[in-house]
Amino acid sequence: MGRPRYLRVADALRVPILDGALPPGARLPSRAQLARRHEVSEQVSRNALRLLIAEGLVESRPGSGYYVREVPESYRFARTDRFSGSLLRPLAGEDRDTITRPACDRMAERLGIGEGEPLYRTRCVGTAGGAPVAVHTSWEPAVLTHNTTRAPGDADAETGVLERLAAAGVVIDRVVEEVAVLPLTEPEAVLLRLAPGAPVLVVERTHYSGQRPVETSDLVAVVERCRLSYRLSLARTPAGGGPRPDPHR
Amino acid sequence: MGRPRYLRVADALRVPILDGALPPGARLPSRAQLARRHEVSEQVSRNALRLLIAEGLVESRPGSGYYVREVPESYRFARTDRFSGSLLRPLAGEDRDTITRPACDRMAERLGIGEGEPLYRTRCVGTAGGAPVAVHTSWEPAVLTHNTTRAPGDADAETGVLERLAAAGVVIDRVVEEVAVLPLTEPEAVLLRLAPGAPVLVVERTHYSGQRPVETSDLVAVVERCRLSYRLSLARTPAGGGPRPDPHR
DNA sequence: AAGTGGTCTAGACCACTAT
DNA sequence: TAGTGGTCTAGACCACTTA
Repeated sequence: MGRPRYLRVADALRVPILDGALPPGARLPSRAQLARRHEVSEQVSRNALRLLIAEGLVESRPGSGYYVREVPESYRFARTDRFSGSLLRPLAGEDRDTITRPACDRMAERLGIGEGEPLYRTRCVGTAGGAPVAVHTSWEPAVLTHNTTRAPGDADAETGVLERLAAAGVVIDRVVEEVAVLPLTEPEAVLLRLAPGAPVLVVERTHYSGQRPVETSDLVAVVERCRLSYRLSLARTPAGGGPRPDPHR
Repeated sequence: MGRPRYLRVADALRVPILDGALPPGARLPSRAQLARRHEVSEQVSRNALRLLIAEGLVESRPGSGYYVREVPESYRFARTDRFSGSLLRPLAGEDRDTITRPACDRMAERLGIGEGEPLYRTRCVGTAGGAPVAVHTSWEPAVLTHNTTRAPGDADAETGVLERLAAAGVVIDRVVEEVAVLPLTEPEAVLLRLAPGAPVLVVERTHYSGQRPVETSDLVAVVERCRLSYRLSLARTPAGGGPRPDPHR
């Protein structure tokens, strides 16, 4: 009774899609067919299909029909704790580009330095299947590797931050990552070929050496095609020592 | 010309919302008023408003009107590695609810058990400022704590999985979290009071005891209101042992 | 040429809110 | 009681794909 008809029609399609009876690529009945079959108006079948589209299960091809959506291959960012060399797997198909800029107030705060201090900013675009899927932008105080052969631009693309800075005598022992979904802003929108305002997955990451932040970065990733995969160890230190857990309240 | 009318009506509302001329909480013209003002049918103003709702700019209050959405304070989920008692800070304002169900194929796979084996499913809704912000659903093989006082329903809400299962003799030493942004589906949509299809932040988490998965859960969180905060240690275990400094400070 | 999805019009009923 | 949003019906035209 109370349940709106378009939800019932949507249910009738969602079930076979989710259990595989309607596999990806399969064509759904047309609006008119659905309307006849469920004895509803065409608007009702429209609403049902629109809902399934919004849920990401169905796509429409104008002039052709509604189809079960192919699940897009997703790009997985692997993150782990202490046993990992670099939390961020190097992006494939990258064009790395390093420049020197004075710290803006936001970066000065994230890196705990003075505004205007020189930073290396490194940016690269990750692609998968020809399409850009993520933009990674990293900022690092120039003072750390200035006049060494370990500046961001010197290292080859496969070298992680941890190795590079370790070689420069900076030991990274801690990382903080903030994950959020934010509206896409203009500069990244161009690189990702998306409309500004589209939701994107953002990871703000900061590497620390003791109390001191030594590198910070933003990963801006296309929502539909990216996943983060955290693999974390929870084993207590074998020796009976070990301080009590800090639950970060 | 070609631009559909409902997009033009939506534009006419989006501009004043984004530049603050229509502040959060402001009431928009009703469907009928919009239709008259723009000389379109009421369905067109309906479509325009539905688009703005999907964009997260507007909310509807049935019987009352359409309003510019209040931008909510965000809720932070703290995650850490081995020093944390529970990765997921207990949700505030929770209504915990535990039932016993046979494992569906998806859960059987995640938990590495046979389809149909009994599971405890625990669900709670996290709220902030009165509004639901996340749904956490956890699945755990009943065999682990069956006939003990450590089943999910027995523990008080503040006890984390790690402590509870440890008390039942199951030592969790590893966790894998998959973070993605997915379209919201119907069952969670009701709990979160959101439209199905809205993007939500999803964390699929699995706790392991050695190679064996012992608990898995889905956290479905409202995108605009939730952040994940990972604090991870990268320090190698020092050979000498001794009490380790807390790396999360 | 027929079918399809995208859009649009012009009505309607219901449950709910505001007054 | 009047207004509102949510849903629904029964039509229609257009651009596009398919055969």
